[in-house]
Amino acid sequence: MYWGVEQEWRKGPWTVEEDRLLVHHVNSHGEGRWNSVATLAGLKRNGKSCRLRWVNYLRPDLKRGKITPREEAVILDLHARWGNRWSTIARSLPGRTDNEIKNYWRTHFKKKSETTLVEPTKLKTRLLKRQKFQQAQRQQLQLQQYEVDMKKIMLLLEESENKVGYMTPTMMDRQQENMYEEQQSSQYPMLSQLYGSTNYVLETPMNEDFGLWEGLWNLDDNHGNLCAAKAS
DNA sequence: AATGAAAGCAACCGCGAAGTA
DNA sequence: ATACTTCGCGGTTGCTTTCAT
Repeated sequence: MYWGVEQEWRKGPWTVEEDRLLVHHVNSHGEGRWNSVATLAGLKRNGKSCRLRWVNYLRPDLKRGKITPREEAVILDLHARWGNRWSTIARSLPGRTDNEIKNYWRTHFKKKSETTLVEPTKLKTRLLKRQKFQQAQRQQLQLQQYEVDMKKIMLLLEESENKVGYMTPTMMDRQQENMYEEQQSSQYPMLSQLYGSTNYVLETPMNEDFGLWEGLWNLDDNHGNLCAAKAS
């Protein structure tokens, strides 16, 4: 081994072949020990790079596609509570990464807080843009509401058709989706305020997660108070 | 159609916490 | 107790794509 010479790691965008090697390695050996991944998987990347690529892009449970209005509302809500604690926020959005949320917030909301420093003409353009964006959001929400309603109707139809003691996989999927929607709405009370006008029908069962959330929020409030006390 | 600006996103960097020998 | 390694986080950079003029 050449102790005096540092290993030259590859940098920049990942190739398809590199992705394939990493996925194959993680699937057969599991996550962790990222520094050894480079040599074991035949990659010329450092551990950090491998971990990042896996966590932010290759993990099978990642949710692809755009951030939904509901997710956006969650981000806003949690960011208001926790600030830039992206990984904490990400834990509340299954399938989304801290990096994704961080990028989203920076591009969509960071600028908004700076608009007070922007000259009027630019501000006008931005306001117009934002109006367009909000209109698109409303349309998307209506579409989503329609889809939710359709799911419920289909579920009821299937239930009445199959008055037997078991559920088909499709029915289970739909029920899980509905449960997820309901869970989300009970976890984030602010969402009901934000989406109240869209006629969301949200049954909100008091599940045990709610208590956990409340505890977490209180914990954070305490943290905030402590910080404020320190600062003063 | 060309071009510059803005937005979006993947990846890198530095730092600190946790784990380990 | 301490030095070293590993991991995870938040901030930042730089490239690509999209949009506006």
